[in-house]
Amino acid sequence: MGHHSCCNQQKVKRGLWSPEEDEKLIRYITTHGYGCWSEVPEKAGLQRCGKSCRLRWINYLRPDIRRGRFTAEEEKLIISLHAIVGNRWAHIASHLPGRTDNEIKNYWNSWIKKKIRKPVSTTGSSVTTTTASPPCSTAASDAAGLGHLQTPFSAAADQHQLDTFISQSLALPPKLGQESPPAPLPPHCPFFMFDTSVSVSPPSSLTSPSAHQLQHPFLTFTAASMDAPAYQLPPLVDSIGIGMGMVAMDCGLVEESRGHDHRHHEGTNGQAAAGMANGGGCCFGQQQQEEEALGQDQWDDESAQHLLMWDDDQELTASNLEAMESTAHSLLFMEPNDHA
DNA sequence: AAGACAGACAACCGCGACCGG
DNA sequence: ACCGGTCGCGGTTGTCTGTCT
Repeated sequence: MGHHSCCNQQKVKRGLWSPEEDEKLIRYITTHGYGCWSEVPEKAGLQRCGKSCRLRWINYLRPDIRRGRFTAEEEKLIISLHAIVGNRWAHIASHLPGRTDNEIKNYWNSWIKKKIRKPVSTTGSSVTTTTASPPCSTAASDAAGLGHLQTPFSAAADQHQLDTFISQSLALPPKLGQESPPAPLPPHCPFFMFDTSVSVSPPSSLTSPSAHQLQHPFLTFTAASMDAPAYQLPPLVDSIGIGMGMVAMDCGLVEESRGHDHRHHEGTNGQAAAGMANGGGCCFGQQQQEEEALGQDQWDDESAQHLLMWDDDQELTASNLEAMESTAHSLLFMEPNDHA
């Protein structure tokens, strides 16, 4: 394994940082700023590579670092954000002031480890509280290497859009685990899936989406996508109760993972779809129950074929939906409540 | 008390993106 | 357009510490 170009010097030290090194780095950065990290070690008198200095500063020495246990609010936010953006730790960290991506990543991974070692009991109650257990999707999806697949926002999604989503979502009270019926869907919530096995909508009908908005969530999404001012944001994942169906996802990352990111598991569209439906951010109680009822294999083979997906770089217009229905791959839909 | 084990945390590594020459 | 340097990110590994047996 090679090292980074800036770390090739033999004298570069590795391993834990000593208090003296920390002090040198802090002193240098507080007086000079870091500017170019590759120059920092030399100027600060450290026998470290610039990368190591950067990491140390960002993850440990930065004055605004917040240490200590994650609060329940932070925990909840991490879960929600992870359901939205997947393993984009830096992105998640940007919404948690004082927390680093590394910290969040470690926290999440240790959590996942726990979940793998102690699988959630097989009742729908596994989604009762977010602090005691993340949405059923997360551990399973991460374990399957699919945790990054669930996001209604593409990799190129506007940060502002996501921020807006988050701020709106966080205003909603958590509903998970309540015995009361799930909260009603927002009338124009754009992000839903439908199961084509039970709700076949002739693509030709899509030419006038507004006429179907209230009865077909997909059409709502379509209309919203084509009509920016009418765009409405989805509810917080936590607010989506059992039986709600849910949820939208930009699965461009499926392609991404197949295309060039060898770090992620590969799989067929069907596997990806099944993985997402089972374990993606869209997976809530109903899917878990279904998984238990069907068995993993059955779900993979049978249920996945009813999931419709398309490329997110494919323009979403009424005219190309027909082609999507038969060939597409990358967004998937499911009828709300169908699997309840 | 001592060893085994698990969890938490720190750090490293490889890769992709970006940018300037 | 190409290339090399740099930065940032995510995955992984290593180390420390607390708990259990």
